[in-house]
Parts: sequence; structure tokens; C-alpha cells
Amino acid sequence: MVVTRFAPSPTGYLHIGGLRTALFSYLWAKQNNGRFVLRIEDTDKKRNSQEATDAILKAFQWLGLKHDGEITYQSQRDEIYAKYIKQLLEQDKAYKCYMTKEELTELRETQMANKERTMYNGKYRDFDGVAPEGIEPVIRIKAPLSGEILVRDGVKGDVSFQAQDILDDFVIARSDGAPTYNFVVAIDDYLMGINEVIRGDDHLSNTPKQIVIYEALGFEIPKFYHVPMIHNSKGKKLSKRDGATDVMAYKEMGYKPEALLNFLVRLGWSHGDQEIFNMAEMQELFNPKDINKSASIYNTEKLDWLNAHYIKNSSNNELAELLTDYDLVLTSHDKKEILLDAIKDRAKNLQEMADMAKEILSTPTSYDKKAVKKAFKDESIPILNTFGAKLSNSESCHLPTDYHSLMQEVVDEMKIGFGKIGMPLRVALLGKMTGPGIDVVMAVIGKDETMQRIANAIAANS
RNA sequence: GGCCCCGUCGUCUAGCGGUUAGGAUCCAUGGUUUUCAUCCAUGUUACAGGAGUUCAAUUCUCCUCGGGGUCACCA
Repeated sequence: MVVTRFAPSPTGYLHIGGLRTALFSYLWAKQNNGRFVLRIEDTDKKRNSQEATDAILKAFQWLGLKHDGEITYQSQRDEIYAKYIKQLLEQDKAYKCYMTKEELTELRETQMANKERTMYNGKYRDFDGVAPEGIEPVIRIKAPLSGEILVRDGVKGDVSFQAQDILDDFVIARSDGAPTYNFVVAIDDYLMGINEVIRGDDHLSNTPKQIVIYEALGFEIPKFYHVPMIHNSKGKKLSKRDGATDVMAYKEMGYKPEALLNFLVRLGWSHGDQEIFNMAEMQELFNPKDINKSASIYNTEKLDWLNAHYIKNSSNNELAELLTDYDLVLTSHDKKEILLDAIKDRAKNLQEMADMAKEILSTPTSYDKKAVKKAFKDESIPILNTFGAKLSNSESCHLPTDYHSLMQEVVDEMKIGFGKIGMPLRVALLGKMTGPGIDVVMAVIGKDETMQRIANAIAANS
């Protein structure tokens, strides 16, 4: 069974980089009828918070991603890690190091001055003397001093590291006994049965260290897939101002979850020429072997296009429901179908869509100057009056076609072009020259409101 | 700086020795729409550079250049 995981450290909200690796992991597990588990990496007690964990869960919920089983918190697994540290100590695969921080800093500075690689010098590796007084030791692993460490990566291929280039006896437990990242990751991934690790390629150079742990403990090494980074438009790591914002901010901006997911799944992964993937298709088609090797640049153009696509293809019921989050309540509006049909093709996002609806639904308080000058001329007033009179006498105006016939009558009787009535009417009803079909607008706002707006416009612009 | 990864249109990508280098997005133009948007059509734009290997390189190898990641008692 395939078991994948998402293992964030709760130091902030979930952003799209994390979400993408979570999505990849999720899809791969689901496709294989496997499990997708969540582990919170909160071993650094100073830097993490419950709020951050809650924020991640909230984002998952919005996007419809569900983890399997209970959440594992590393902070609650101290005894487990202690057990393995003890074991390694007893097997002489790890040792206590009494070097002080000052001593370490000094060592490092000397190495830098000599242009050597900065690394621990193994001072206590084979120490059997009397431990210095008053120093709480850290625990270091006895890492191999030479030889090759091979990472068999499903995305990058085989990546080979030389032990002498990259390894030293790194710390696996701090002086306060708390275990460190590379140590607990290996233990937890093994204990949780995770056999396919999909994560950012910023972890690629950590992987040899984790392999050292796996081997010291005799654990089976999982399959790794290191996913390239997402960069900003300058090709640098994503920062808060250029996209690494809270995933929930995308909801506020009016993006639909399926658009965000579809956007992210295509960032670094592809399936031929296909662009549109619903969740079922993603689950069926995603395969980490098709992940790109190179980093991609984050850019909202395609996300906007996808979002517009998904909005256009949403049912009006769903849209009406979603729009309540953007301060637009349409549930009781009798012409909501007509309204929604009229604006769903025009909006890039739900926020914009809500604004359009509100604009149509509310009586204009001002009129665009250019629009008035261009389309609301003196000759327009008798035309509007004629139309108004017809409307006033009309008994059954409900649908756009009803209003359209009325406009047609005016055009025919006055022997004018359609534009002579269309544009002035548009300005009168919306205060500007752009928007949905004018007959549609009238149907949505109704006969009384239409006549009111015509009267308002004539009063204000003549 | 050491080590590691990467390099096809502006962007997301297809390609896996022989292609007019494909799609999508963006942009532009035209059509449809009384307007706007949608939709449809058309168009501009790419193999980082240099050596090899080969009958043939975007594709394989090496070098250069460029970009990124990582080198903690952070994760």
C-alpha cells in the first residue's frame, strides 16, 4: 500500500508551495488506494503554534483535501525518539559531544579562514575520557567518513553524494534532549509506514543525512520524489509579497478551490496537452514520475483563466451559495438565474462577480461622464420617454425577451437604429456603457425599478 | 565558497536521435455580440552558448555561462 504524507512545521499558514506538495502526495495516495497522512513537525518548541496547525487544517477543509487517520504531532513522541537515541548510543552508533557552542563557533571560523568546509571535527567521536563538568552534551550520529551515498529519486534520478563532501557527525539530539529534524523525520516516516515521500527539492541535500539515520537504525529507505521549487517572477524563492500568501487568501480573492487545485497540479506536472483536470481526473492521472525536473515560476495569468473557466461552468445554485461569502445574498431573488447567467461569463473571480451583481442590483447614484456625453444625448430623451410609456402600459414584462420586444417596437415606430435606444438605456440603468444585455438587466431589476432609473437618469442628465 | 539540482515561446508545458519544434495562457488582429465579457478564427514569440558522438542532434557526452537549493543544538 502506498502511504504518503504531508509534514509541515507549524510556523505559519499554508502557502501554495506546501499545498502543491500536499496535493501531489494526496493524489498519489488516493490513486493507489493508499493513505495520505498528516504529521506536524513541531519539535522546535520556540517556533510553532497551534494556530498554524489550525490554519493548515482550515485550508485543507476549504480545498476538500482530507488526511487519513489521526494527526501525528512530533512534540508528543519524545519517548519514541529517546528510545532510538538510547539504542544508537548503546550500539555505539552515536555519542555524546561536550563541545561548547563557543568552541564550535571558533572551529567554524578557523575553517572558514582556511577556506575549508565547515564541519564538526569529530572531537568526541571516540572519546573515552572523563566528561567535562557542567556541560550538557548533544548527541551526534557517527556518520560514515567516506564512501558514496546514493539517493534514488523518482524525479531527479539517481543523485550521488560523497560522504566526505557533505557529512559530518551531525547532531541528532540537542543538549536539552530534544531530537533534531533529520533524525525524527527518518524515524517517523519509518514508524508511520510512509513508503513514498513527495517533498520539495530543498530537501534533496538533507536526504543523505536521513539515509544515514535509516541505515544506522536498519530501516527500509522509502521512495523519494523531490519536487522542484516554485519561484517568483524574478526567479527567486517565493516570498510573502509575491504569492507565498496564505492559501485562504485565495478564497478571499474569489478563487474557487478546484481552480487553485487545477492550477497547482499543472505547475510542475503535466499529462500531455491536457489543461483542465477535475479532482477525479487528477486522482486518476497524476503520477510523480511525470513531475518536471525544473523549477517553475508563479504567475496568476493561468490561475485567473482557470478560475473564470470553473465559474462559467458552475451551476447557478452553487454560485449563489458561494457568493454569500462575498456579501451577496441572492437566495430569495426571483430572477437570480437570469442574473447569474448574465454575469458568470464576465467574472474572473467570485469577488468580481459579487461586485457586478451588486452594481446591477443597486440604483446608480452617478453616471459616467464620458458615457453620458457619448450615448445620452438630447435626442435620447424622447426615445427613453417613449419606451418608458410603453413599459408603463405593459402588463406582463418578466423575461428579457419581453423587454426586448418593447425596445423593438420603439425602434420600429420611431424608425431609429437599435443603438439609439440601447446605449442611452444602458447609461440610464447602469450609469455606464458596459455590462450585460440591457434586456437582461431590465428583467432582473423589474419594471418599476427600470422606470425609476429611466426617470432618474433623465432628471440628472437633461 | 564546497556539494547538489536545473536550463524549450514572457509564463505553464509537450517532446524522450529524423517534427513545418505541438498545446495552453498572455498579447495583437478579425468575426459574433446594439456595448462589455464570453465564444470562434488568425497571428507574433522558444530549444542559453560552445565543443564533441552520430549519416542526423532540442533530444546523448563534456565544458562554459546563467538560475536555484543546501551547508545549524531551524524544519
